[in-house]
Amino acid sequence: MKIVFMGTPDYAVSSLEALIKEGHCIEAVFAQPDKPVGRKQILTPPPVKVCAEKYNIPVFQPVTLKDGEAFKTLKEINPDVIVVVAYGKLLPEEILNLPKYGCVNGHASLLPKYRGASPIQWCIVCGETETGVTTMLMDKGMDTGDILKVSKVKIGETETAEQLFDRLCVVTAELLVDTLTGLEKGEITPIKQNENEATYAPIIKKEMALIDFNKSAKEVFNSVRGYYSWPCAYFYLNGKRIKAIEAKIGKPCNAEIGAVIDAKESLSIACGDNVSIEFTVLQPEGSKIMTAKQFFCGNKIELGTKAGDNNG
RNA sequence: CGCGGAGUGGAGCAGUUGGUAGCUCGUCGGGCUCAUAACCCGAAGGUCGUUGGUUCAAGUCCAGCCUCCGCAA
Repeated sequence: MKIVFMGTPDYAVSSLEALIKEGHCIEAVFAQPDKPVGRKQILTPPPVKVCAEKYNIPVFQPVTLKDGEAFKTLKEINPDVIVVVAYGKLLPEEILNLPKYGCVNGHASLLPKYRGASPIQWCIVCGETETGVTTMLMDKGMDTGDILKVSKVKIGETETAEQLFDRLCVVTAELLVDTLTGLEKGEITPIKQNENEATYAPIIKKEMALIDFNKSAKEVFNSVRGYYSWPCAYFYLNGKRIKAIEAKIGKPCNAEIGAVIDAKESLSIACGDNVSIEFTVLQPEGSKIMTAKQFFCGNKIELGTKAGDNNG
């Protein structure tokens, strides 16, 4: 099929490559404009752009799709289908209606659950045991289009968002290939989403990853793995901001919420349900990632010290 | 020149008003113990990121450079 691919981050690269290898003709790739990255703010092209250039596919990086320019470009290309994976922009209706087979999106959740920008992180933070990938025919809403195909995936009990990302991008690639094949053969019947079951996974903000020790140890644990490796769950201890890289659920305890109850093998802190959370790998501000043991070598933490939610 | 922290024995950190280095852990040897990741005794291991400057004397002050990291993106 004649395809236009829209995507931006690493996550979308596997899908683009899978479509290429499947023999589809990628006429053009759309990606977000290059953005400054890192401490030195070096202008960096998005991974999908880099990949597309490798295959000599023309790349477009419009700031907006709404000014009609993108539509003109697309109309000239006249693709059979537009495939969208983690592009980061909403498509105007004129574009949605342009391709013969419509616009197909691969979304990393079991729709209608976790619509929105960060489904992978949220399903772990919320403690789900199962998620998956859904392909759908895009409409003007946010992930509200009719469902084409679904692939379910179990979430490991200690799996991090980063690990799940790596697995789901492969699943997404496979499911998109299947979906396009099915569409071409007319074997897929789009299914409307059940609006009553819809939930949203809003874009992750830094502050959301601040640990609230009033929550249960399990919930804290879920946020540690759900927010890994960005932005990383964090808390404050003795005025220092500390990222929780790895943790495990500890033991029942009877201490003040937020109090340090062990500082030897791991940094154990009492949570709201009287169970401790044991931080085993940490990263204090300004330092590299280190094990809790290494952390204790240079930082004496008194038992009973309160881990807080601010630096005061 | 976006803001800021940091580079000290294998690891994480101290090092006060400048006078050649300490702590915790680890390592090695020995001891205690039924045993131990526990405890006791002892040992090894550092030209203090790099270059230059000030000084009788610099890890400790000044300047440049390299590297790492937090924030911000």
